[in-house]
Amino acid sequence: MENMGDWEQKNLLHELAQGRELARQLQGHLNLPSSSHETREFLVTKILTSYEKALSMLQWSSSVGDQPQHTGGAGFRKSESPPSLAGSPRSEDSDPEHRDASRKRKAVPGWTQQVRVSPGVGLEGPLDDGYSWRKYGQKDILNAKYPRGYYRCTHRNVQGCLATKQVQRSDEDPTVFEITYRGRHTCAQGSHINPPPNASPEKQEQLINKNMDGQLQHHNNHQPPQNHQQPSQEMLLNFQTTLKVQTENLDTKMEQTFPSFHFASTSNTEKQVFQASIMDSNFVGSYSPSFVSPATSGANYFSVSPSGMSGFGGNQQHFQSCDSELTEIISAATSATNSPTVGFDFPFGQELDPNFTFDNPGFFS
DNA sequence: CACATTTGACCCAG
DNA sequence: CTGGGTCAAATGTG
Repeated sequence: MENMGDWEQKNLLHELAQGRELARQLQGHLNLPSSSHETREFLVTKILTSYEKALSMLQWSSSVGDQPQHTGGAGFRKSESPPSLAGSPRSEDSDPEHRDASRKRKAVPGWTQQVRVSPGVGLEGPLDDGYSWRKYGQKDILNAKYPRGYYRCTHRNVQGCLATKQVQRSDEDPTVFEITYRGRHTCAQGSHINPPPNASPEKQEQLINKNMDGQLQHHNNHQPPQNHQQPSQEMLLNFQTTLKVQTENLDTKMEQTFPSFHFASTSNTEKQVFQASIMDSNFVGSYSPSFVSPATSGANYFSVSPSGMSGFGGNQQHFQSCDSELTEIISAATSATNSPTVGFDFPFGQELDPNFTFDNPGFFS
């Protein structure tokens, strides 16, 4: 149930409260002539530690990364041949002849985030974002040592969910995975995440490991579909300590991005809404598209093959965004690991706009 | 058997 | 042309 979120929040609150208390103490010490430097420094250290902890607690849960404007802002929306959208993608044109060139390539608006998992720990599948993905390709990238995996939402054909993501492992840092999300989810999934849904991305990870190292083969792909009990809290702790999510922009303009990151970039065409959601699943669940499957009735099976204990891996760091036409919605808990200054004081901690008309993906043309 | 993943071919932008 | 993204047939897996 929701005990999980509560637990985390408690911890977090505790940490913050402690920090506050320490700060107060320090404040007092500042006025006390008798207090020594050491004492003060000690307090400062403690305060910092407290913040550090609190932040990491949030981080493990999610992060943000995004940057609108780049892509020239000139607009990515093309008006060429429409993609497959709602219907079946160029219905199996059994014609080996003219594979109609409708396979246009859309611009790549996307946001990436780097996820780092520390090795050793058995479950390194926190790559999960609460959605179920289906791998549809893998490619070797020039500079990359490891291949890049391409995933798309499992329900693409059913509901026309165009969300996709790419996962690539870092060359030097095998513990780092760069995940690039593209498109929005229009399917219902990350919503009711009480039972931490687990997509399958983690599988991918294992596969990679397997392929690359030839070791590490926990073929625990499928664990009892039920039993989404909560993992021990210790486990969670491990998670937060072992998982580091840091966002970064490909543009290398991090500095730029972060500060301006205040969606100040409100380009006339683009409208963005950021939402800071705490790792509280319930919370997220609330705003999520309670939407009903648009086209086809009834979603598919919902058993998102939870990979067992990773149970609460469901960190809903699903950022959603769309193109200029649509409204970009990015929900993230915290962000920036190193966030130097960053005062991301999201004023909008509330729920998303009720409209949330998940732009039916079907109108791309 | 129904999925999902694998994998080479295909397609497109630069 | 090359690199990168996608498709789809073949193959895996529960």
